[in-house]
Amino acid sequence: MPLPHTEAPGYLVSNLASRGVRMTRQRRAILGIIETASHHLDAAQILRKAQKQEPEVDRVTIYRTLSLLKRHGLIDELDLMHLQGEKHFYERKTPREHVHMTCLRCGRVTEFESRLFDGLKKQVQKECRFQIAVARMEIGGYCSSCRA
Amino acid sequence: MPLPHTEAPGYLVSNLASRGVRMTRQRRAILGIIETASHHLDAAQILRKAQKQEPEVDRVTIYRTLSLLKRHGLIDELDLMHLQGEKHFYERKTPREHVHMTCLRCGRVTEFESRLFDGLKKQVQKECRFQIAVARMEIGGYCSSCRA
DNA sequence: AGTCACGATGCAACCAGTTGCAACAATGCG
DNA sequence: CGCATTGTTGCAACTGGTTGCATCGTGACT
Ligand SMILES: [Mn+2]
Ligand SMILES: [Mn+2]
Ligand SMILES: [Zn+2]
Ligand SMILES: [Zn+2]
Repeated sequence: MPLPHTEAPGYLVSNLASRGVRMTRQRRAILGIIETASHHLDAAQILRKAQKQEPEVDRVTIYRTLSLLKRHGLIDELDLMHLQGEKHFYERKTPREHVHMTCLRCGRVTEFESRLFDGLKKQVQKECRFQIAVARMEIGGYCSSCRA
Repeated sequence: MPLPHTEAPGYLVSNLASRGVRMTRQRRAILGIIETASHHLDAAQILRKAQKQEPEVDRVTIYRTLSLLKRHGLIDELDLMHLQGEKHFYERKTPREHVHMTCLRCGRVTEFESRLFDGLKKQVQKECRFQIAVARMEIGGYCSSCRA
């Protein structure tokens, strides 16, 4: 699950600041973590990392920052098949949208880009007259090394 | 969000029974509710309905029955964009797989069947050598009556 | 730099979902 | 039809996420 570092550093901070969102120490820390993350992180992981920088951050602030980012369409939220409890995972939104596959045996998460995914979105926009803000496709099953 | 009643009544009970799963009063009630539901239900709604039939059912039993059904691939779990909290919604799995669109303004949920969805699944199976057990596509945005 | 308004934070109380465990009951067998 | 086995249930304790509220601090304007 490699997330390429395509964006300029601090782009989440600048993006939000340019929309008039206030920047606090806590937010800067959280945004930095999400921006430079190399895998899909859950809220607890983000909290732990944030507290290394800003020991006073509360988990409430993590959740509130995550919904801020969701509201602004800057991150995607994933279930990854809720393989370990109900928690959700987060990744910054990139121009390359992709499908997530989670192996129900080994837990490995793989990403896959497809024309058909974009095509399906276009079809929904057109045929259902539905204006898409977020689209998420998640698959559970067995990866090539795990299936019998 | 109309769910057609295609299956024979009691098919969840028979299906599970034939796999050697024990049938209890509580389960019978819960399965009946899911089977005859006309919309996507969340755990709390299922609990309330079940308690009308079997006042003693505990919410734990609802959650355990839901994971049983998920394990056996008999229901699908949906986020519906987590529009109201973190809760999940459930629907019985039908032969007609569909995409779910949730309007972020009015909350309306619509379903859409598409060849491209099946095509995308086939592509994943083939190109990624990934054996699919569950596939879920969820879209958030603005329905035709809500967009400006 | 000093003031201010209002958005953001932390805390505590709350609610939804999970897990451990002892009591219970569905099913199969004598 | 009663008995034993073993899976299922309800309860209580717990964990993860949310909400209300008083306090705090950012960023705008002087
Ligand atoms: Mn979810
Ligand atoms: Mn549906
Ligand atoms: Zn695997
Ligand atoms: Zn709408």
